[in-house]
Amino acid sequence: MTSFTEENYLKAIFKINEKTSKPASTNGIAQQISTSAASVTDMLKRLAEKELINYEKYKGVTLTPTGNKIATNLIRKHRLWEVFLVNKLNFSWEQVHDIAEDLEHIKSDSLIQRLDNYLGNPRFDPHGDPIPNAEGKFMIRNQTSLDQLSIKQKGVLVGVSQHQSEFLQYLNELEIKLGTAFEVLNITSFDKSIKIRKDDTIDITLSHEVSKNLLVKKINE
Amino acid sequence: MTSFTEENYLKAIFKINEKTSKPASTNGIAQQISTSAASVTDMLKRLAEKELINYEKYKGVTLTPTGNKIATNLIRKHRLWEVFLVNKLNFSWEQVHDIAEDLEHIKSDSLIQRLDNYLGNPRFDPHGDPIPNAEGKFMIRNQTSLDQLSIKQKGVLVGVSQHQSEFLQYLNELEIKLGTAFEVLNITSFDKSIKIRKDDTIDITLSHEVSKNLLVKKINE
DNA sequence: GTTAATATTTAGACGAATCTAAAAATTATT
DNA sequence: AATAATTTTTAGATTCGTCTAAATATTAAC
Ligand SMILES: [Mn+2]
Ligand SMILES: [Mn+2]
Ligand SMILES: [Mn+2]
Ligand SMILES: [Mn+2]
Repeated sequence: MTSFTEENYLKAIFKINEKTSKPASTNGIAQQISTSAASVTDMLKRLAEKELINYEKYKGVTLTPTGNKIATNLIRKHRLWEVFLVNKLNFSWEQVHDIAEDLEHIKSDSLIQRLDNYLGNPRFDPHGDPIPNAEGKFMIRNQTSLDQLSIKQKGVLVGVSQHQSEFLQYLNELEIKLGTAFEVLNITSFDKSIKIRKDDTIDITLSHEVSKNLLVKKINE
Repeated sequence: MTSFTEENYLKAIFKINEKTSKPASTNGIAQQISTSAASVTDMLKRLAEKELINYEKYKGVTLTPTGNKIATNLIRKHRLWEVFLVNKLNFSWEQVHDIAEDLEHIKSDSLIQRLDNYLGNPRFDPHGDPIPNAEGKFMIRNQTSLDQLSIKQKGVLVGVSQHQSEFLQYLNELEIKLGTAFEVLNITSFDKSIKIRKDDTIDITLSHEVSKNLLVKKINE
C-alpha cells in the first residue's frame, strides 16, 4: 500500500519530470513538497525500495511504470474531483484545488469510475488541464501561451499555467475564463505587455507575467 | 489540529457512549477500533491532554463539548457522503460505508455545507440513520425493533441496527428496504421467528436475529 | 474478606515521517 | 587543476501511532 505521503512524493516527481523533461532533483522535490532535502532523501530510499522510482544517489529520480501509474491516477482523481466541485457544487475555479488535494487520496476504483461517469466523462478540468483516462493516457492539448502570439492573431483560452487563487481571482475580475476569445491588438516592446480585444468587445491590457500564464489555442482564419 | 486517527477515536467513544449511556471503557474502544488496549490508553492520554475527552484512570471516558462537536461533525459528514454515494452515484446501501469512512475525514466546512445543500438537506442517510445538522443536533427517530411488535401490528421500516454488507444484501434479496410496510402475522414462541406480510402482498418469515435488527415505526390505525 | 479473574496501565521497543546540523559529493569559478 | 559554492546525503533526534509483555488496579467468585 502507498501512503498519503508517498503518493504526494510520486505526484511531485511526476510534475517535475513532466515540466523539466529531466530526472527530479532532491531540492526540486523538497521545494515542491515544502519539506527538507534530508526528508526527501529518506523518502527516496523508501520509494526506491518499493520499486516506485528509479533512484541513484546524486543522480535524481524518475518514476518506474508502477510509480507512474499511481501518479497519473492521482492526477486523474484530483481533476475529476475538481470538476465535481465546480460543476455540481458550484465552487469557483480558484477554490477547488486545496479540497481536491485531499480528495485525490480517497482509494476506491469504483468510486472514481462512477464519479467519472456521473460527470459525463469530462476530458478537461476546470483549469483546462486534461484528465487522463483510466489507463493513464493524457489527451494532448494544442496550446501556446498568449505571449507567443503576434499582432492580429486570434485565439481562445484553453488553460492556465498558474493555479494560485490570486491569479485566478484576477482573471475572474477581468471576466476571462476558459473559452474566452482573444485578438491581439498590440504588444509593447518595452515590457512585453499585451493589449487584446476580448470576445470582440472589450479591450484590455495584460502584463507579460499574466499573458505568459494564459494558454490559448490559435484560431486560423 | 485533530489527526485522522484521533478523529476515529473520538467517533468510537461517541458511539459507545451513545449505545451504552456510560463512559467508554478502554477495552470497548480497543474492540471498536481493532487495536490493542495499550494503544488506546496511550491515545486517551493525548486526547485528554488536548481536552477532547474527560479521562480518569480506570474510570472510562466521555467526550468534552469540543470532542463531541468533532465527533458529531464526523458523523454528519459520513452520512452526507453516504447519501451522495447512493443518491447521486447509484451505489447500493451495502457498498457505501467503507468509502464514507474515508470521505468523512476531508476537512472543509464549505464543502460539506454545499454538499448538504446539493443533496437537498437530507435528514436521514441510506440506512435510515439521522444526519445531525451543522450544530450537531440529531433528529430523534420514533422507532422500535421489529421483534417488539405483536401480532396484527403494522409498521414501516425506518432503519437497520446492523450495517454489515451481508445483512444488507440479505435484505436486498428479500426486497426489504426503507419505507417497506409490514404487518405481523405470526410469532413462533420457540425461536421467536416472525412471519410478516410485506407491502400487503408477500408473506415472509424472518429469524429473531434479523427481526431485532430491523427498526420500524409503528402504524396505528 | 480472601482469592481468582478480568481490565487497565506502564515499560520498552519499533516504523513512518519529519527535523537540524554536519559530512561528503558534485558543479561552477577562477 | 585547485578552490569555492551548491547540492545531496548521513547522523542523530523527535513525534505519532502502534505493538507485546509485565505490572497494577478493579471486579467477581467463593
Ligand atoms: Mn488542482
Ligand atoms: Mn486543476
Ligand atoms: Mn456508515
Ligand atoms: Mn449509514
